[in-house]
Amino acid sequence: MEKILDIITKEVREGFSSCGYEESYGRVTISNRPDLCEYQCNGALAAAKAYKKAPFVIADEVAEQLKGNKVFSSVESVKPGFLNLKIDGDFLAEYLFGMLSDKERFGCEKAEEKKKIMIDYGGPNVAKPLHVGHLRSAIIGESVKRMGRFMGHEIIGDVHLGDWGLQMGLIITELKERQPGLVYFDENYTGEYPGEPPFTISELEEIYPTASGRSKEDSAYKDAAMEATFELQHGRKGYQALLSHILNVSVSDLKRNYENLNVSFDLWKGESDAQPFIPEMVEKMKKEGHAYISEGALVVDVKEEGDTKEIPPCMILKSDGASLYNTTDLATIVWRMRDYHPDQIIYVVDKRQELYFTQVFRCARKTGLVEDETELTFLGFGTMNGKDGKPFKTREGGVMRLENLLSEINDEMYKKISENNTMANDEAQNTAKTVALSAIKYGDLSNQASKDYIFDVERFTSFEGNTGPYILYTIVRMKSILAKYEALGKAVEGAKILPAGTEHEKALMLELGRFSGAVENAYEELAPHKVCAYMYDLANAFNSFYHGTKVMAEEDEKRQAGYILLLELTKGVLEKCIELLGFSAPDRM
RNA sequence: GUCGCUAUAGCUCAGCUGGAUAGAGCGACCGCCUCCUAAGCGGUAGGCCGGAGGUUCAAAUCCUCUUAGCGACGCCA
Repeated sequence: MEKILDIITKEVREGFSSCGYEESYGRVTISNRPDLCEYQCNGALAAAKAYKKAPFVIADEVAEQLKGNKVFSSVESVKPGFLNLKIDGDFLAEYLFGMLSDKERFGCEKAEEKKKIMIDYGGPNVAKPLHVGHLRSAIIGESVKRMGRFMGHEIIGDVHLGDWGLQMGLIITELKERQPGLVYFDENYTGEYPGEPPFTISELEEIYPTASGRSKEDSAYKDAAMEATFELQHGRKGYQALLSHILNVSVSDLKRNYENLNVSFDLWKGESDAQPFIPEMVEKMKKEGHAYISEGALVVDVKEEGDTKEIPPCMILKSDGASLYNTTDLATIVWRMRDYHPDQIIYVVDKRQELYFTQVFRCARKTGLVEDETELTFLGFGTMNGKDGKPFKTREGGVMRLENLLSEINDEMYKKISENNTMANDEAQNTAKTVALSAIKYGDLSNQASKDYIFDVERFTSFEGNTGPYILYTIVRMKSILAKYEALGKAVEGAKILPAGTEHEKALMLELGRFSGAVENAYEELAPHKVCAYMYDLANAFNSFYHGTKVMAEEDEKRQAGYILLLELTKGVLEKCIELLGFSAPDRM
């Protein structure tokens, strides 16, 4: 469906042009003075100079021209030259009824051009537990993925696992110390390796930090780890068998954790998957003259005209010939182009890596890894801080594991729910989880991604005001009414959404009409917080309506059925919004 | 040092492709449950939109300068 704002804008533009003015002055926005009007156009003010007329004269003319237009219930020209518009009630009701007939999209059109887009988010490391630092990438990336899909794009989410480098050597070395008798360490072993891993996830999570700590103090140990890394990377069978155990154990644990966050990936590729592409890529860069030796390292210049600062060259190989993060990221682009040839790759990464990604992007473009048609986008997010404004830590000052954070909030929520409700224990548990996740995700997504934000557990679990639970509560209220209506055996067949009878109802209807514009704009700007803001406005509008209008007490059957349809639409739109953000609502709370 | 980001109510944040009285939540204060879930609704108080210039009929929003905080700046990821 065409957006309401577009329909109105078209009318006003025609108004301007038939009065002899440039139609571009007919831009309409949502009113910033809801007490005066619903939509406004400030074009007359801007046109005044070009046409050497007083702005209110122009506004008067256009207002006169628009009189009687069926889309508006009133068109007023006000003081300096504002055009104040109110939308016709029947038109609006009709429009919303149209939205309701499409329960999947609620009238939101897909993007004109369908794109294939890869999103790189998550970025967990193998053998290390997820911690709060991974939360934002997962939450924001998941939401961008869902919004993109809703807009009709083909989206491929890739977790981009950190599964390469010294950390693997460290784990192998520590394991060898502990269980030297394992067949993986026997170089002469030629048989099949066991299918069962020689460690559990919790052992693995303990092995890595231990090994990492030892390598810092014991240089012989570190040498051994580097040696093991080298051998692993050069095909030593036993080590590769171990690597796949490490990967399997770790990935299944990661999947479980991401599942708790309602986050999923289409691809579980890692840094190691990029390694085979490195030699050829480096060769090509050298051959084509892009890469050269500087201070011993192989680099590609990425400076460009108009840079306001010195952009250092992109390093391809270290002076010892080893590859590094850049190499892996570039080689990752190679396979992504080869296997998927996306129109865009979006990186959901800590914003501190912005300069680094600028280098990688420029290098990829300059060396022809991607063509002009493929867009590389950096979506940087800020740090999640504690109440003190410093990076989020546990009470003891350590890094907070994601699992612990989740269960802490789940517990709080469970307490709250069992205080207020008499629902069965397992329902309470599930509801607690659902509500807790909404608190976390909404708390994160309602802030602009690029900014640091304060994660205040108390505030997030108190869930008053502008929070995820508030949104869920609003949905639950509607579900409850709809269930009651249905229980009465009433049907809405043949009913229609009626023109608003009250201010609050009109306000709610206007908010509903904003849906597609809000979602479209949020995706365009890769800004999930705009969906949050929209949802919050809609939920507010509904709650005001709710208090003023007793749906179940309404005696006029037609009117009541109209309310029910309005509720269905509101509920549907809110549920669609939370789905786009990656959480869901319970039936009761 | 260079470049970038941030600065809006006591606190946490929206608003930034310029428009009419700068918004919300929390906290404070005052109301509202014989009525569909009070995790709610209505209201009051609280702001030189970091500071100074400029552009404009109109600036929180655009430009310049400035202050403070944070961040990035070739062999980490």
